[in-house]
Amino acid sequence: MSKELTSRAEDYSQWYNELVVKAALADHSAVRGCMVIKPYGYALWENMRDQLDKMFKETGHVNAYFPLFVPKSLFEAEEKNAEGFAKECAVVTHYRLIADPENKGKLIVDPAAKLEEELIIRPTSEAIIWNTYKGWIQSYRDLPLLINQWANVVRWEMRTRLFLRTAEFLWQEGHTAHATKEEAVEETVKMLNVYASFVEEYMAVPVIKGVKTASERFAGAEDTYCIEALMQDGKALQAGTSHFLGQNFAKAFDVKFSDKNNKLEYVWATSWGVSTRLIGALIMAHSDDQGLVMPPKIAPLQVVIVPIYKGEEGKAIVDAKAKIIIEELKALGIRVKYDDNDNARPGWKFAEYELKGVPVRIALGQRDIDNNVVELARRDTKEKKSVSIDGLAVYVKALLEEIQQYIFNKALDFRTENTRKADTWDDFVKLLDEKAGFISAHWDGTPETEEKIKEQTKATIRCIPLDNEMEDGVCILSGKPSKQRVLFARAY
RNA sequence: CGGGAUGUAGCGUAGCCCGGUUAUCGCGCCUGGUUUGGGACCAGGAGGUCGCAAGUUCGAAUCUUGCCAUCCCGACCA
Repeated sequence: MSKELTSRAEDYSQWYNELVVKAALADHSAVRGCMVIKPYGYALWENMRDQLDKMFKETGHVNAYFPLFVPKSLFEAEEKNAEGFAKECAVVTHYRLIADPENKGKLIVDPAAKLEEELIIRPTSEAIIWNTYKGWIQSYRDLPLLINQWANVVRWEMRTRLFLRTAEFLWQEGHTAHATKEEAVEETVKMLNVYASFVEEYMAVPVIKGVKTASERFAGAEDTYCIEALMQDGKALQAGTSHFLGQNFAKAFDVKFSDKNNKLEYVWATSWGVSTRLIGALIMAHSDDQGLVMPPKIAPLQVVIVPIYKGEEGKAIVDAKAKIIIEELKALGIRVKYDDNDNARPGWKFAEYELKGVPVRIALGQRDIDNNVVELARRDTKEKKSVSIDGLAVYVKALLEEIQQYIFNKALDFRTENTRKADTWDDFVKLLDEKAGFISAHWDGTPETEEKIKEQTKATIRCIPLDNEMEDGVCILSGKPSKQRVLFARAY
């Protein structure tokens, strides 16, 4: 089997597609745009999910589960939200199949089983959740309501790519209700910060926190906050969003509460989500021409041990030594695999675990045992060295932290090198074509100019960074005055 | 959804234009043996609805039509 990857320089897109499949993260399925997440990919998602779930709970949220189907009448209640998602909805119209009278062994949709009201397969769950919240909220004492759900959603995308944009994907969606606007805005920002720390600390992907412009905003939101990451090909990827929904959904679903003065008020809402798309971000931010590079904190496997031996007796000696090392590693909470599969030789295994991005590889043979060492290889730097078996687990524990930091720093350096300022239209166009990356530039604040820039360059405003410094300038396209720079990029 | 390309064993492929016996080769897989410090070697073996369906024909991987899926470009995508 050919495991040779197309290089990033040769064809970045093909490199990504091959890598996802060859590293056994996911596969295409029989259904257009839908993927099968394979055990290795799912283990990664589980690690991400577990950590996020912990962080949600630490910030006071609880999990619940709402239905996959949304009755059309509920779906259309919040007009902007419905309009925004309408053209990518899968719709259930019937509930039964019958034998095809003209074609033995085949089934047809039973025309008699047509639903009175169509069911929309959720592209997002605001509608069904706010319809439910109506029954849960009467008093200010019921607030805040802080709920998250882990679910799948379906968006009928025309052009799909594994993890980055699939027709069905896994995600979490938080939906909260608050008594005041201030509290809801605070929640929106709080969850954006949770996302940013998760992505930076666990996935080792640096992100820019910002606010979307009106035209890039979530359908039905008053404000959309986002984290934006830069991929190795210089394109930006929206890695997570947190929305301040105002009272839009409360009004659409008539969710009111009595405040302390017995006055009826509409509640204030937020919603926030990250998806399996984060896996795409992880791959494209760190991996190289040899394969994946997994950040240790969420890597399904942190250490792999490859035994090297001659004959059965030789193997028994190596096995015994490996067993001790494995126990020590496990005692420190390190996820380790001992690959003593006799069908594959060491060289093959080395290449295989590089493809899969396992952060640390330990080779152990008689030669090492004689010297009381192992050969230890880092996936991120490909550096190999001999390390004493005494205190190995402690060494590896520290090394995993070092690797985590190294990967993050590397991605951060890349982003810094590929974030540039443009002060004129010519500079802007030149930078986009030559180097891609983020471009910080002045914009006059109008959707018209934003649209023109997009049409002419395919670059969009990724966000208005939250930590922006105020600075007087003129819009690169219209020449009108501007108070601050915004971040442009071509995006996934 | 529009334009282009592709689909032959688990993977990569030859054959297709110009229809004709048992569909080519490599990797992988199985059995036995020798091996094991960067993708091992020898011998033997198994594995195919040629994407799916209809049509043309004495005969279809090959020609025609429809459908499905994937990739690229575009439109679309909070």
